[in-house]
Amino acid sequence: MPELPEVETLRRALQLTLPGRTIFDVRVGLPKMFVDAGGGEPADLAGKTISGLRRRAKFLIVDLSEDLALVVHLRLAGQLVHRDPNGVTLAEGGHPVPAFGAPLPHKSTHITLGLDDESNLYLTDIRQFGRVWYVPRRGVKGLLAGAKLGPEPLGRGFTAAVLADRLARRGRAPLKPLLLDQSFIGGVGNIYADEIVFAAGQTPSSRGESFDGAALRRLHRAIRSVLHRAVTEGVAEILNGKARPTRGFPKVHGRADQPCFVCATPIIKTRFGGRGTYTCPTCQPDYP
DNA sequence: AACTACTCCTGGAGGC
DNA sequence: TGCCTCCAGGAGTAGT
Repeated sequence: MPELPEVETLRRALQLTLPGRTIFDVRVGLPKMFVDAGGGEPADLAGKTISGLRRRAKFLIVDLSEDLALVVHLRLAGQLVHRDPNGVTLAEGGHPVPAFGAPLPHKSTHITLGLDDESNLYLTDIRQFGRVWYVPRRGVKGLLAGAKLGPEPLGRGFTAAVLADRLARRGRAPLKPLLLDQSFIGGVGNIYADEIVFAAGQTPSSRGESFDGAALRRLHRAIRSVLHRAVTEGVAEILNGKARPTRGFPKVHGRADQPCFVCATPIIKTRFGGRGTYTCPTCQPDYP
């Protein structure tokens, strides 16, 4: 579930509450979710202090003392919630199920970090796809390299020229699967791919080789603005494939049969590249 | 190199 | 209410 904007929003929230806290104990209910990638066993986390949080694409990196780190990927349904000793939420983010207000630990809470101020950081994941790797700091780069991540779309280096260059090499690939390919750009998932394709005035099946300069600049602007707005103005609220648009966002994803915000034509849902795909047949003609 | 299908899982929604 | 099928925001792997 969580894509770049959700993970970045979560990172910013946790950055305000976790740094300086020391891990007191660790409870792992589902062993496969905790991977010893050279850092050690879960019990070895005791006594390590959290120094800060970073993000790369959809990966959240929790830096620890003694040159160690936890690398977290929430995949489809992972959720992190930090609560004080009284159960009051300090920071939260990720998949909205279980509801953020639900009592924790939940039956799907698989990892709990108990911290020195008696607050707890809960990793809950109803589908068990999420992973936490415990790794030496110097190993983070290698771990992420394995994912072959493309550029950060909100990074300074992601210019229209960079996009043009990458598109030139993958120009025959349809646009939506390309946006979802983490080696093309890091961090875009199914929701924001639909939003970007719509904002770019393209269709999921558009091929980059057909783009002129204006189309390319519009796609570049769409990638940056859709993700930037989600980070600064609030992430998408989507539950079970249904959107609850706030401030007109999302514009297409999860809005099947509802009127397009631009032209009032009902949004259609199709399947493209194996993924549920939402488009406006008027704003995005020639599709399907 | 670049497609597709399948896989890892649980749970919510909708049809009957 | 119960049972069934389908679908869900990710990504690695295997086969073509």
